[in-house]
Order: sequence, then structure tokens, then C-alpha cells
Amino acid sequence: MVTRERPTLEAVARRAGVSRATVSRVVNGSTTVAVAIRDAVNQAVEELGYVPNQAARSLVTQRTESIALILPETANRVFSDDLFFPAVIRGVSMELDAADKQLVLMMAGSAASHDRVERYAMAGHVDGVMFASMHGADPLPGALARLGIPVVCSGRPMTPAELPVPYVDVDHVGGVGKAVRHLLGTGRRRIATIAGPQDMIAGIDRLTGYQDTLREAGLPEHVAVGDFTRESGLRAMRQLLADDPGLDAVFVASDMMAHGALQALKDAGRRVPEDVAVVGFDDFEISRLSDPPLTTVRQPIVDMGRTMARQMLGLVNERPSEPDAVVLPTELVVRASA
Amino acid sequence: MVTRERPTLEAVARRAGVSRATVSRVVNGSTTVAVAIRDAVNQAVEELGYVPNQAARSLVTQRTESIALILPETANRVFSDDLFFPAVIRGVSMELDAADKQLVLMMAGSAASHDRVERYAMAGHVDGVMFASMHGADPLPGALARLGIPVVCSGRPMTPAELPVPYVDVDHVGGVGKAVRHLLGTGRRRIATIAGPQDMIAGIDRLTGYQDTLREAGLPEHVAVGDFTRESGLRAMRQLLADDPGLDAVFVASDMMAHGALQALKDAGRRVPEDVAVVGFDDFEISRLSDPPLTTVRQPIVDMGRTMARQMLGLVNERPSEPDAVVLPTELVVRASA
DNA sequence: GCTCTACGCTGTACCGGTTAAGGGCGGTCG
DNA sequence: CGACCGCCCTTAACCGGTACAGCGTAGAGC
Repeated sequence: MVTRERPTLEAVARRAGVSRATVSRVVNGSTTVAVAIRDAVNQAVEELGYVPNQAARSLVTQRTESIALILPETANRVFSDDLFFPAVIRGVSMELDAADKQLVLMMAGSAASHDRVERYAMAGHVDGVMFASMHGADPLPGALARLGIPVVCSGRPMTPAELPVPYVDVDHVGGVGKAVRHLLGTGRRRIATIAGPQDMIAGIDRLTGYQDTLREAGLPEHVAVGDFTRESGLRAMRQLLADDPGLDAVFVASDMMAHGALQALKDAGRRVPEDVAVVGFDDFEISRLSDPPLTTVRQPIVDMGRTMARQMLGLVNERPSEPDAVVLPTELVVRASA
Repeated sequence: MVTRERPTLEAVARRAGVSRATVSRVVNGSTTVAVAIRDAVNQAVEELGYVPNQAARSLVTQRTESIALILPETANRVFSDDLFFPAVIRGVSMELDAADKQLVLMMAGSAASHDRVERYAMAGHVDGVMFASMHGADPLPGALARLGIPVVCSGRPMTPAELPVPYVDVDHVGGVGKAVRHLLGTGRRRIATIAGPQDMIAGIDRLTGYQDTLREAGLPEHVAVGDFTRESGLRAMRQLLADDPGLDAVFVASDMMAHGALQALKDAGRRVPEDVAVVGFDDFEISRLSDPPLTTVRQPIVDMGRTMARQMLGLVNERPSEPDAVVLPTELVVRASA
């Protein structure tokens, strides 16, 4: 590596005929610098192509101007079937770009990588850490928060006992309620569900929404559990059909699983929505294009990312602009499948 | 921000009763340390929960142990319709994780962000920069390379005149050749194409492959141009049908555009493959699930990411393990659509 | 003309590590 | 028994910035 000599403050100072300190103040936009000197310094900066060394700066300011986003999954999972994380990233990225902060992306699917993340944050690599959804009662957010590192989660943490960390979530229960009542309203009475993983708040809350609404209506529950992937939706749907061939509707806790379910229903010769109505949860782009187009509960994923980023920016600037907990609304989008 | 006092080398040294330098050598796994002392230091590290400050370390070593991946698109584009970038990220991430390097993701869709990237790299934030596909003759890779910063591109750069930067690409022309000859082999004679954007090497090369093969066969060309999105594929297909209602096949330069084309054909009442055969390029997961399943040219996107990362690791370690230019093979995957 | 004040620049300590040079100590050999 | 050698540890310089204390200078006040 050639690493051509990069100019330092010292070099700029010599060229402009002033001291290091003055150059530093000019570069950082301080006010109390005479115009003539400021111009001279700026010219020297320009001529030498000076760029401040971030490591040196961070060493004294204790800030890095970058923020981590942790995806608690393996890279494989994050970017294969899934469309959730990309949308979160997009939202986060929009806000951080605007604030001129750098996004550092970390996958933390394994136990080892958990350690990595903790060490990374503690080494002062980043000014704050955001988590994009979590499994189980992950101790990492709490641990980092206790160390004084700003933390924001997407998805209500499962252990509210800990020192509370700010989070942004969506109204799972309300959204599912709307979906199931829509099914009831169109005359469905044997309504099953394919639930999400029960170690994630999104999985748990969406199941709760289903159960609450059916209980209210005095109807029996019929539950299969998947893990949000298309494949698991396909398997779960087969299972449900085997258990109750007469079911006339299914609420599926994610769009990807719903697409799997559509496949299973087609394979089983059921027509959608004539024989079985299907409602999903997410409202991904591709759900408008499935056959039939999917009725689903829209959650504003990009907005979750943006909100999370704004909360984080508030924390690192020590002037929290957003409330500690934000719950975004969900909305039923009715298409052909139910 | 509370920023609880993090222990420093000095603190560890005091506790272990040795000097800073010795602790440093232990932490960095130096050999020439007496066992007793090494144990004492390790114990002190453990007790205090010491983690080296990366900024301080970088300041003297001139390395950050992290590597940037630039996505030369807006975040919007990267994570909406697209499945290419996620796969590249996945591949890159696998390799860097294994090497214990940190991945820093940057979107650089706008002109302003171009500057940001250059400054970021020059500020010593990262040890190297990878580019995931590029538009036009982007000067940034060359500029960074000239500054002595390791650079690797995915996709052959369009300006080979410059100081050459290592790259990894796939055999576009060969893959398309196979696809078009497959169409010829099944008796198709009025073969159109939906080309990709002509400011990207992938768009250009795939069009070249189509043209070369048709010319060889002595058949007329029929070209519409899209931008790799589904929507553009839909529009381009409509255009092609309007221009030549009798076409019997179309090679589409990306899977997303091919899905748009399938939609347009269905809308126009054409049967696939009976009336019109369709071949795509990419082989995304969803292409197995379309109606009908898509015949397509598979390119190993995850492998591109991995290879690019390996090249980069070679560069930063100053022992290039991979050749400067890698061209990965493509493969025709025959399904129902052609 | 002298003092006082305010402004603006300089000198310098410091952030937390790494690393080259230096030095103490025990062992070996003549 | 003394000189020498080599092993390990310590001392201290340095990386490239930031920020605070301090000092020179110019203008105002009397």
C-alpha cells in the first residue's frame, strides 16, 4: 500500500503561516478568527487537499460521527428471503445521511458476533448502537445502555424490567385486530393463523392480536407457528389444512409466510379467496404482484428505520427530540386475497 | 451521555504492576513476554474489562480494521426493488466477518455523497473501499487508488485507461450467448431483447452478447432499453410488442425486468412460453416462483461479493492472494419460460 | 501618554495507544 | 571471578488532532 503522505494540520499551519490551533479552529468553523487569516488557511487547506484525520480527532473528542445498526441474524438470513431488514436499513440510512453520520452495519447472528458487537461499541468505534428487531430477551441492548452507550431498538424489548431503552415499534395487536375483523366481516368463521416465531415480540404480539379478536367473537383458535420465512409458511399451511380441511380463512403473521401459504393452498387445490381467504402482515412490494394480490396489514418499516435513527441522533446530541417509545400505526390494505 | 469511565492501558498497567508498553505487547499477543507477567496482565484486563481504544490505536498504526462497501445508488434504489445489492452485501459480509474486519456500508447515489465518500476514505476511516457496480465512468475508484487507498470494483470499470483497479465481474457475453442460442435451438426466430442501462458495464455487455449471437445467426435485432427495474421491464415489453406483435422470444437483461415483461405479456394475452419465450439474467430466488418459473442466466452474485472481499483483504495485507481481475462464470438455468 | 480591556492568536498539555531504543539482571564462558 | 551476552522489561517519543491558558496588540478612556 502506497499511502501517499496525507497532509496534516501542521503542514497546513506552516503553509498558511499560522499555528496548528488556528487551523483547527478554522477547519471546525470557529467564529473568532480574523477574515484574512481564515481565508489564508482555507486556501492552504485547498492547495494541500487537507482532510482531518478522524482517528486523531476521535481520540480527543471521544466521538466518531458514526452509528452502528445491528442485524441480529446471520448475513444469510438477513439478505435472502427477507425484505424487512433492507427496508429498515433504507429508513435509517436516509436520516443518518441527512445528519452526516456514517452508518456501520453489523450482522450478529452468532453468539461470537455478540461479543464482537459489544467490544466494537466499547472500543469507541461508534457513538451509538441501533438494533433491528431482536430474538428473545437479548441482554446486549441493556448491557450497552448500562455502559453509557446510546441504544435504540426496533421492536419493544422483551425485558422491560431492565434499565429501559428507547424503542420504536408498530401497533401489531391493533393491525391484526383489523385484519381478523375484516375476515369476520366477510363471513369467515373458521379462521386459522400462521404465527411468527414466539421468541420475537412481533411474533408474540401478532398472535395475541389474533387470539384476542377470535375470543371476542367467540370463535375457536387454530394456530400453527412459522419463522417468518416463505418456506415455513408453506409447511405451516399444509399442517393447518391437514388439521382442519374445512378452514375458510387464515391470518398469516408475515407476507413472506403468506406467499408460502398461497403456494400450499394452490398445491392443495384451494381457490383464494373463494375457498380460503388469506391476509398477510407487512405489505411488501411483491405482495401487490402475487396471484392473487395479497390483502395484508401494512406496517411502515421505512418509517421505523427513520424514527429509530432520529431517536438515536437525539440521544447522541443529548437533546432527545423523540419520545423514548414510539408506536407507529398499522393499516389494513385490502386486495384480492381476502 | 454518561460514558462510564472506560479503563485505559495505563489503568491495566498499574493494576498488573507493569508498564504500559508491556500491557500493549500482551494485548497484541507478542511472544516475548514472560508467562507470569502475561498471566498477571491478562487477569488485570479481565478484571477491569479493558477494551483497547480503537481511535488511539488507529492513530499510530494507520489502520482501522474496517472496510467500506460503496453502493453507488440512493438508498431508495438499493433496497426497494433490487435483489442484487443484498446478495453482494451478503457475500462481502461473509468474508470480512471471517477476517474480523468491520463492514462499513455507504450509499452514494447523489453527487454530494460522492464527495463524502472520498473525504471519508481519505480521513482514514477505512482501510479500503469496495464498489458494488457502477454507473458510467465513475472517477472515484481511480481517484482513491491514486491516493494509495486499496480499491476493488464489482463490474469491469468503464475506463481502463486509468491506473487499473482490481475488479471482479461475470461473463456477461458468454452467458447471454448461451441464453440466445437456447432460444434459437428451440426454433425461435424473432428474438427481441430488453437491455439494461447503457451506462453500466452489465447493461452494455449483455446487449453485446445478444447482438453478437443474433448477428452470427443472421437474424435481425430488436432492442428496447430498461433500467433493471421491474417497472421498466413492463414498459419495454409493451413497447416491443407494439413494434413487433409477431415476436416469439425475448432475452431480458435482468430478472426483475423479466418479471415485468411476464406481466406485460400476460396483460397482452400472450402465453409463455407457447407464444413468447422469455429468458432473464440473474437467477434470483423469486424467479423459481414466478408464473411460469423463469428460465434465466445465473450469475454468482454472492460469490462476486466474496471474491471482491478476498481481493480487498489481499490488498490491505499487501500480499495479493487473488489476481487483479476475476471473471466468474455464468450458467443457463432452464425452467418453464423458455 | 498611560492603563485597562477585549479580542485573537500561539503555545502546549493531553487523548490512549504503539514501538524503538535503552537498561537491569541472571547466566555463561574464559 | 569478571566480562559479556541475551532476554525482558521500562522509558519515552510519537501519531494528529482539540482546547485551554496565556500573551501580545490595538483601541478606548481619562
